[in-house]
This record gives sequence, structure tokens and C-alpha cells, in this order.
Amino acid sequence: MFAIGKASELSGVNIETIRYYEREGIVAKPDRSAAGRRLYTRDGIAKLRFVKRCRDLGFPIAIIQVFQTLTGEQSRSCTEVKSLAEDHLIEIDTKIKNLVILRRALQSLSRNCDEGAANCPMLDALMSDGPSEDMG
Amino acid sequence: MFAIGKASELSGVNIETIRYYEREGIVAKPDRSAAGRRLYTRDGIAKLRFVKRCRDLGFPIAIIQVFQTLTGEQSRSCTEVKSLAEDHLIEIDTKIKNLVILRRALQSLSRNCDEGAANCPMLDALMSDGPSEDMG
DNA sequence: CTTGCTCCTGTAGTGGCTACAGGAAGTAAA
DNA sequence: TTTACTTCCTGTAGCCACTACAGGAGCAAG
Repeated sequence: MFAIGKASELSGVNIETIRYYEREGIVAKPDRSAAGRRLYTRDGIAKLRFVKRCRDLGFPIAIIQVFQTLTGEQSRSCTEVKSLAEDHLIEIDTKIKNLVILRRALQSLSRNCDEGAANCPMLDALMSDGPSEDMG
Repeated sequence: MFAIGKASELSGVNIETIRYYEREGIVAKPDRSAAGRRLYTRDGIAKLRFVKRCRDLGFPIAIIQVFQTLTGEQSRSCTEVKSLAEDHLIEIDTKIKNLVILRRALQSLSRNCDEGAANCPMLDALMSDGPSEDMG
């Protein structure tokens, strides 16, 4: 059995975050010592690590909870996992695409900025009266 | 003079968000009608639009406030704007890079998932005991 | 005069943490 | 044993940039 500090070290999850996950029901409540301290099993730590890896992949907590209910199940679960992963891939692609567009917009705005310009062309463009609905 | 609904329509900023910007001091307080309703000038609406465009480019509020103080100034401002924009470009590039890495990781994890697999290879991999610090 | 729209203030919720304050318990050296 | 240091506890508030809602008031058209 491991105290929360060790569990944090072994799982890579911040201590405060572990307590947050417990509060929110994202991981099970661990046993407690006589003095009320949390005691984690290897299995509990594995679950924390699982949550961390999913978070690192960008999955929201709600999806991770679905993953956790699916781990108990049989063959159907793999199909569902794949489908959730593919949805997430699409979201990632969308984010990348939007960032690339944004990158281009920002670059073209700042390209004309040069030391000593009377007015900043970038601020001028952002201040001007044109359309405003089409960037985000 | 325009009521808040019209100002929202013309600037593209949500009504609640306009009030939020005012509360937080991101835009100036507008005049009020006799009955206490906000009345926006064209200039006030232009400022809302400016904030929106900056937000759409991903600039945080704090930077937008810097932009606003810089618009009054002379030639030095353009250099500073360019520098802030370039910092932001670097941040965008970092985000894109991380998303691409993440995309690859997720794709390789889900590739082995197939209908009817006994255990889901993706969940198995995420559950396993390997290292956990190196993904995010 | 009623209906329906817009507007007002104030507060709380979102996601996913993170950072305290103020205390108790454990550990190790002097 | 005392002291000092570290870890742990609960509870609450803060972060960012909004968004939503309750409960009410004003205003314009039919």
C-alpha cells in the first residue's frame, strides 16, 4: 500500500489532481489508514496512470469514464473504443486545421509590421470596419 | 447609439460576453439611457470587434489589453505588436506540433482495434505498466 | 392591455485542474 | 524527548473566458 505522494510519483498524476479525481468520482475512493490517510494499491495506481494517459491523449474526463465502464465488457467494447478514438481523431484534425488557418492569418497580419512604421498595420487591420464573423 | 443587442450583432460578440468584458474592464463602460440601458457608439462597437478579432486569433485577454494601450502610441508600438504576435505564432506552432504527435499516438493505438478482438488492444496498452511521463 | 421581445443585475456553472490556509500526523536527528 | 521537517488532511477559492439562468423591468406593436 502506498501513500498519496508515492501514488502520485508512480502514476505521474499530481497529488491535488488525485484528490480531485476522487472527489469527482473519476477514480474509486482508496482505503484509509487508521489516521485517515489514503492508501493506494498497485491496481489503484494503475487506474490513475490510465486516466493520465487518456488525458495526455486529450480525451475528456467523460470519455475516460466510458472507457472505464467498457474495460469490464467483452468484444463489443473494442468497437466502441475504436469509434470514440476515431471521433477524437477527427476533433484533433479539426483543431490542427484551425490552428494552421489561424497561423497563416496571424503571419500575414504581422508580416507588414516593421520597426518605425507610422501606424501598426496589424492593429490597423484588426481595428478596421470590415467583416468580423469569419475567423474563428 | 445602439442597444446591446445591436452592438452584439454588429460586433459579433455575444451579449453576455459584452457585459463580461465591461465587468472585467476589457472595454470601457458605455453610456446609459434614462432607463439604464447600455448605449454603444460606433467607436464602442469597433472596440468590441477588435477584441473579438484578437480572440479569434487566439490572443489571451491580457495581451489584447496590451494591444489597446499600444494603439495610442507611436512607432515603438509596431515593434512590440510584432513581437507579441511572433511569440503567439510560436505558441501556435507548439500546439500544432503537439497535436500532430498526439494524433500519431492515438492513431497507432486505435489501429489494432478491430471488431471481435478478445481484449481491446488500445485499452490494454493504456492500462499496462509501462512508463507514463512521456506523452503530453 | 396584453403579448412578446429586449434588457437589467447578480449569481452560479463549465473543464480540469491548481493553490492556498490551517491543522494533524509521521519521521528522523539532536 | 524535543525539535524540525515533511507529508498528509479538509475545505475553499482561483484560474480562463465565457455561458446560463433566475427574477424582474422596460418598451413597442397590435
